[in-house]
Amino acid sequence: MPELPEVQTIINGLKKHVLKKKIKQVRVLLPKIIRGSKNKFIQVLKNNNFIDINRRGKFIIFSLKNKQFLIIHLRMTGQLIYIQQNEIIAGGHSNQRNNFNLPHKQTHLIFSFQDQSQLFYNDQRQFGFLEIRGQKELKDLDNKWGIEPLSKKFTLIYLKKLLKNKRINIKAFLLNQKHIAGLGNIYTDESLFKAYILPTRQTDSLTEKEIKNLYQAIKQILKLALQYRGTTFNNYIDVHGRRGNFIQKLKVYGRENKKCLRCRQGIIKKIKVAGRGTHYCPQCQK
DNA sequence: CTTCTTGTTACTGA
DNA sequence: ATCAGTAACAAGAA
Repeated sequence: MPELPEVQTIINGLKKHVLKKKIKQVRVLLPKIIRGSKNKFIQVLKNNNFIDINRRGKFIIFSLKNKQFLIIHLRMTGQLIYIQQNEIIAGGHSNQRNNFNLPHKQTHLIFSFQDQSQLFYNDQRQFGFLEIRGQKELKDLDNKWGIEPLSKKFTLIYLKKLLKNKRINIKAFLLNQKHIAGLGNIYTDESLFKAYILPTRQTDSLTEKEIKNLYQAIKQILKLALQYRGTTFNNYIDVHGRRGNFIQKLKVYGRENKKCLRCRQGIIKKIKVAGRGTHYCPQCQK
């Protein structure tokens, strides 16, 4: 499940390889993953090139010529894999399974560049999408989502303001992209654990101290996860098919029924909060 | 066979 | 107006 650190890791990889390369061909194998007109999609991208690549929440935004933008959301199982011309090896590398045997049955779109390199969009569950937007529609998207948690604008005061007058459980608050953009199920659980806060707590019950802890936890967890190139739990891999390493650092996510690594007393519980599997330590989260 | 999984939207009911 | 809960989307794992 790509969240902010995974999406950013993918973007960092893409920027090293696909910028300014002429797109010679766009093959759409599964039309429904294109939002809007498929013809327009291909027409805009063909012979165009990626001038820049940025992130907004969990969205990847490719800047194209003439103030057009390619928006990609990976949702849960989307992958972008970059393959150089001579990298596709018959038979594939056995330890990487399908990833270097592309395209495979989950490949829904292929960009081919002038230098023979290719970018594959794979998506097991087909929930992700690609879309062409102009500047105004890009602005609409930008306005729709909450603050970037790693930006300078995201201050403690800002978080306090967001929480004020809200009566909702803190997990649902953090998952809502309209408040803070980029957190998903893994990093909300990890952030709340780090801040010693139960996911079921109501936002208006949090003390000043707890909000400060949460603020710092979100920033620290996201930065560390970025350093570790994200978390691979099931499906996530970067543009080279490499797994993220933050799984070593997870303290609660996926650790149900195991002993808490922090207090060494509690047994990590898994419950449903805001419709999502939620992990916490009943001993040290209050 | 059933149940669960995740990101997001849409809907219902309180 | 707000919030909780759930279904939907699809495919695979357990």
